[in-house]
Amino acid sequence: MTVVAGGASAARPQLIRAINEQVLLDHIRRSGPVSRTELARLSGLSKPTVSAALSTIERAGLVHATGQRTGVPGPAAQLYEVRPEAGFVLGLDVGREFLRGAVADLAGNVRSRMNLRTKAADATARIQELSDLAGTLAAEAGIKPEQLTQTVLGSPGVYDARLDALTLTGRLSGWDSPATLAALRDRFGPSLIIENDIDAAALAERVHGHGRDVDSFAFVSVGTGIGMGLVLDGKLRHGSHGVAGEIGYLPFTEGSGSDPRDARKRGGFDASASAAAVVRAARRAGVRASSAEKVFAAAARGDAVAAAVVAEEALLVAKAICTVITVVDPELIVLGGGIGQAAGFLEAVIGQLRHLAPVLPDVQASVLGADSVVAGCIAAGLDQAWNQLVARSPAI
Amino acid sequence: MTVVAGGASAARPQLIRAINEQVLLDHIRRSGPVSRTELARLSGLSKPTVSAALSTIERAGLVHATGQRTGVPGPAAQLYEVRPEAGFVLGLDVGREFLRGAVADLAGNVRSRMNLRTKAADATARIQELSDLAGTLAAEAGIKPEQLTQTVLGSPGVYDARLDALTLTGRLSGWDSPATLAALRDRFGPSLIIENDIDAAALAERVHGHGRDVDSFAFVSVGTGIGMGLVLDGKLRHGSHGVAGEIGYLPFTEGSGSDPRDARKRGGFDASASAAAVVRAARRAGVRASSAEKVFAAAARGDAVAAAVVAEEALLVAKAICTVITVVDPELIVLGGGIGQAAGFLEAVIGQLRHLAPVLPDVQASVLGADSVVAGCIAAGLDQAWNQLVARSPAI
DNA sequence: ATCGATAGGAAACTAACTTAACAATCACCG
DNA sequence: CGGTGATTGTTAAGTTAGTTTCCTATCGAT
Repeated sequence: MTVVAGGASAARPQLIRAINEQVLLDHIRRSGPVSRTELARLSGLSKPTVSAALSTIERAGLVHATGQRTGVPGPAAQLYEVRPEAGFVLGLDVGREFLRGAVADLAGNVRSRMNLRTKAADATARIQELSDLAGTLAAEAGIKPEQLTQTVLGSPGVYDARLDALTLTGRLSGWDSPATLAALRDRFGPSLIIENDIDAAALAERVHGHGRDVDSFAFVSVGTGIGMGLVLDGKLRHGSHGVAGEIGYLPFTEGSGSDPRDARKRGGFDASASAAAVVRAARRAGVRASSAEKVFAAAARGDAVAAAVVAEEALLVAKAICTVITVVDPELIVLGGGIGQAAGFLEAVIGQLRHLAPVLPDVQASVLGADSVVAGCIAAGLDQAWNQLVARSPAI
Repeated sequence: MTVVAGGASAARPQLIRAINEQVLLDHIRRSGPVSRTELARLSGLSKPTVSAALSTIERAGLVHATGQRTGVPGPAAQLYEVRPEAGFVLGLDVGREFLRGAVADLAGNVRSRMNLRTKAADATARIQELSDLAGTLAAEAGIKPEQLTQTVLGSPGVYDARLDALTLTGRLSGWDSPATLAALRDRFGPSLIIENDIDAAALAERVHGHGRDVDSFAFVSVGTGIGMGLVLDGKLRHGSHGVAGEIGYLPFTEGSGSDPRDARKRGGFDASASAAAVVRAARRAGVRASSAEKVFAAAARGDAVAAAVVAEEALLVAKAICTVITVVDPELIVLGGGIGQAAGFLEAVIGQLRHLAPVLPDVQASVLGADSVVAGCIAAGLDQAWNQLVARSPAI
């Protein structure tokens, strides 16, 4: 977490206190239960300063004393930790087939989690299902819905400020209407944040996956749809219109499975390389397969024609990654999605990339599962909730 | 300019002073001669604080009293301004045909400027020419070479930390040898910064061109070579390996002028869309032209075949820009370079972009000329010199 | 020539942090 | 089983900053 003393504005002594309280909170969040003296060591601040700042944030309800550590010479050290009940975060993931969700406390512990297959046919029914899911999750977590300080919804599409609606929502019918967004806001209140689902997965990757140790990476997801989440300098980049990472719109049209109608609706690269395009390419090549999964399985069994289709897909994905490298040159590329995480696909992509890209960054396949969007939403919500609480805390 | 109180490190009261001194310097740089009272108004600090901080930076030699303002009731106000002689910046631009350079003082006034056609055949001779140019520029500026606090060289290629050399230097023979970099460092001293030439042009665009009012834009240069400078959140992005913006390596190979040898050496898109590729495409189409300029001129005169070649080039460039939009979604795209700034080309590109990109950002043609690389180097050098001086000033 | 506005500084006070010293506590060892 | 030494957290004094309030000197305008 970075503390920025805004643009060209002058600083008061109070700023020091604000920064130091954030630093201490950060250390407590990361290191779990710690004593004042340890905090002094970690932060470099003096013991009296740590005591003073800590008592402020304790009074604000963000941390609390939680036990003593003995075993070493000297008095038992009083340990402090984040007060988990200071806030709760709801993370939701709305997809075409599944709804997923979880509730976590401020310490990041998941209190309840649930996935369900959607039966909704339109946006209204979908919102009702989300609403019911939220209620169930809160109840299971043992809290009242009002205690949710932050709700983050991972959804296909991006927010368009001009229309005040989601756009590019892909296969989710009715989801791009302004009424849908209004209904969501109405139901989930002002704390609702809507994050692109793949961006949320990238955040999960940043917190729990390969992105942990680097501060700039691209999460490239290839599956039913295609997209990317871009983390630069540790921060998710949405772009000026929210479309950063919409690599489905890369102007590639050469794939043999490309469908011109798809190209108009979801972008050239999506039409050439999504799961549906793999199936189309396979059929054109004479492989009978009802899903991309089966094409990959056939290739793995040694079907030469299917293998050629897979190789072609790997080349397309390598080209997309090459594009990302030439534009922003991230430290790491994480491949995700049904196709991206398929066995052997990573190696095939790297093999192609070697011939295309000016440099070869670290490329890894994601190890996170289907819950990653929810996990990313929770992570985003926790950060947001922390900022809210810290900003609201009286000393600052 | 943004003041960042670094990552997870604690703050001391001295930080306040450091921030405020920077804020004051910033205001003085921007507003020219100002009085203490005006600074207090501008910064929001109290008069005593402004006086105290100002006397520190005056003692450090960064600003000086420069006159009085009368005409209003009350005592004459003592005005302060940046002390131009507190530092001098040398900006250099090394290209295959031309060397350009300028010397500016800390206030940003250009004290000397010179362009010359290079006669050098190899790297050693080129460095000698640069060295001579630097000497001449310093003499013309009326300063000794030791007074140059910062030197910035705009050069093709990017720095590769693994090799400790420049790479991807394109058409500049011998320029990618470690010995070249060592010789440059030896000649220009530790203050030397080497910036990719197109990145430098992007910086010029940020300071003097269309990028002034936005904080994220891409400068796309299409000419003899192809490249991009990416400014996100007001800062130039080099990428993890320095190759951010090397869009010559975009994996496009469809252009009719594409040359497979070039594709290996300088990337697929460069081979398809650089000036040389335009000439190749024109010849293949039956237009006799010795340069891209002449192809564009023929198209402007109404030659239908040349016009088709130009239209094809516009489509390629639009695809590259579409790529940039889908990856980072900047607020603005600035088109530069011999082809990018050609009459009517901007409109042709926008026309194509409309059909490709998920959103259409502001797209403009650069209005800066050949000196933009030097201007960008000067701008980068001034910022760097300021940071150095401020960091070195005793109070911080 | 006087009035009122303005520049700049001085004194007193508030907000933070640091160092140094100290009291209290606990493990460990002879 | 009591002394020794390490360790925790606090108190007191001093330093660095910034603010508010008041004051004096100055200059244009009436």
